[in-house]
Amino acid sequence: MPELPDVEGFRKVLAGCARGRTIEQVDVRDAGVLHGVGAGRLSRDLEGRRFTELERHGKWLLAHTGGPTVQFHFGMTGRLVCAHADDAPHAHDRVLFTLAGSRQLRYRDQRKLKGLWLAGDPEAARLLDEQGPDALAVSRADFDAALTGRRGRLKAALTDQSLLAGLGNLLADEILWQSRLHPSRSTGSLTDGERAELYRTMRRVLRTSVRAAQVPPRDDWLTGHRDAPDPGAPCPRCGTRLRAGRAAGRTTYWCPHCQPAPD
DNA sequence: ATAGGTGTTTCTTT
DNA sequence: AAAAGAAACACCTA
Repeated sequence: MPELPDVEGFRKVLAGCARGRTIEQVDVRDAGVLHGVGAGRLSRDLEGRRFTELERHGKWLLAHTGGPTVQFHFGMTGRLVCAHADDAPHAHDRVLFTLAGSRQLRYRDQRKLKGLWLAGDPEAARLLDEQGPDALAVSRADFDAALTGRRGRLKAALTDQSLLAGLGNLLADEILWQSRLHPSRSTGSLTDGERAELYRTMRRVLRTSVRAAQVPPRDDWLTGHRDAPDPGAPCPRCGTRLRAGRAAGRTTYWCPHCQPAPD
């Protein structure tokens, strides 16, 4: 599930659950989610420390400790949960951080496509160098700079994390639909006015989604109609049947009337 | 029982 | 050279 709004929600979960509290014990129940570090060193390096700054960039969450930094990526199914240390763990709880005051932060992940990295600050900085500007923080000028000079399709550009960090499949479709731009428009063909509208819409969609800690499946948004049965739900704006297809390697929904096809 | 999913990487093809 | 496409990763649901 996690796109920028979900990860921002996890940042708040981590802050409320763990910030400032001593990490008493790290229990790795499935080492399959650890990358570049084993269970032993993860525990040894974190136990006795506390989480300090909690930084989100795109879909990455970085938890600083004053020593090593824990880098979380949630893949498709990862999440953070705050529980009581005595609560029975969930089947998909892969790593448990027991904190002072009997709280327990849990990395829960069904599919284990990503997980946790442990890095020194220089390495954490290098990770962020490979990411484009955060979609929630990017200025209009940097947004323009990211999109100009691209030759591919618009949806591929919006979901390319090295160009702009944080947008996933749902957000890209929602933003394009609200902007009335077809996912297959070539990025370079946008007028200045269209880019301005795209930027404004992206900010509005992100603001609403961050408040909900997800892309909300609202009836008056495209997202509310993705899982409609075969014939395709009507566009909430004009009633035309929504189309589904493939773009940037992912299932993509759009309204053939509101989002005119290029060519 | 096969397909597909709010993600990314890597390899191959255009 | 850049971009699109397909497969792989792991697991569950329809």
